[in-house]
Amino acid sequence: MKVEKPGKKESLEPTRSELEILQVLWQHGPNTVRFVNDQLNEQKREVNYASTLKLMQIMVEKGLLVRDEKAVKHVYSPISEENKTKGLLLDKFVDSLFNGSVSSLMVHLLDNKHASQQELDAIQELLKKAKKDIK
Amino acid sequence: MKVEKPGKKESLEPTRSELEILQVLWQHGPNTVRFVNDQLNEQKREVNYASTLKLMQIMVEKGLLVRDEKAVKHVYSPISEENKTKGLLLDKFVDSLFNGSVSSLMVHLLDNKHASQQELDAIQELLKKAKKDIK
DNA sequence: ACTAAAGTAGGAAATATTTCCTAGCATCCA
DNA sequence: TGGATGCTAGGAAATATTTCCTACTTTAGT
Repeated sequence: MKVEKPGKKESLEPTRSELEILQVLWQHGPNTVRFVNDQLNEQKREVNYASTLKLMQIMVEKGLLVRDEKAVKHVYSPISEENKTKGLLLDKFVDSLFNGSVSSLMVHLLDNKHASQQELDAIQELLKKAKKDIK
Repeated sequence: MKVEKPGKKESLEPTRSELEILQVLWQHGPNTVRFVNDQLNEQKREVNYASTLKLMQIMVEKGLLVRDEKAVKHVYSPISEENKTKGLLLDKFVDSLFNGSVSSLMVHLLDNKHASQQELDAIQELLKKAKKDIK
């Protein structure tokens, strides 16, 4: 598979670890390695500071993050806005697992997630709006 | 990160390449390495036969596939049924990117996928059913 | 001022995943 | 029968990703 390697063909596709870091930055805004590392340890799993640092450096090289070095404590920010990245990942996920079929995904989603009444209502509203937008 | 490595903590979580193989088997049913390899080359990307074979052997070891060796041409089947695996992956995806919020996912889905009128109708039906099931 | 703690960095090392190579066996056809 | 083709296998090698180690600088506290 010289031509297209998973996670390599689309060089902007974050690895699993990178995605975890992006999530912290999406949630809390631009931040230092220390902060991200602490959050990961709190919310996800045990991660060594130097590991987090290294990953974030690589993400800068890959064009996923940008680093502000004005202070001694460097502040990292995602380059691409959250919605864009999530959209890309969602696209890929639906294409990958459901052949691009939104309704096919919905079948599984409603089956497995046991969405609450509130969520179903909210989704219904979204649907109405989407249908209106099409017309 | 000694405790939980991406793709390792949940040993049943297929890697990207493995998922491609699973998809072929879901789509066409139990099959030989040759068949899977041809399909991958047709639909996805250039993959060397021996690479596909190796991956499928590993998937057997990981408990993702089972192999019927009665004939010279071994036939591989997924162990876990399609819906279960997709459900797991979907769960993880929604939790991972959308903090488990189905409606949050829907916002992006409807934004990005530009679902057709037909699909929106179909989703609406699914929604009705889901709401009925809750009551 | 000194020391401990905290921040950054490069790169080696480890681990995970995939590709490639070689070899043996089975099948098919001239 | 012999050769070509196809199937399987083990494991080395390559590649991707992550962890770890060491070192330097800065900051903070006594």
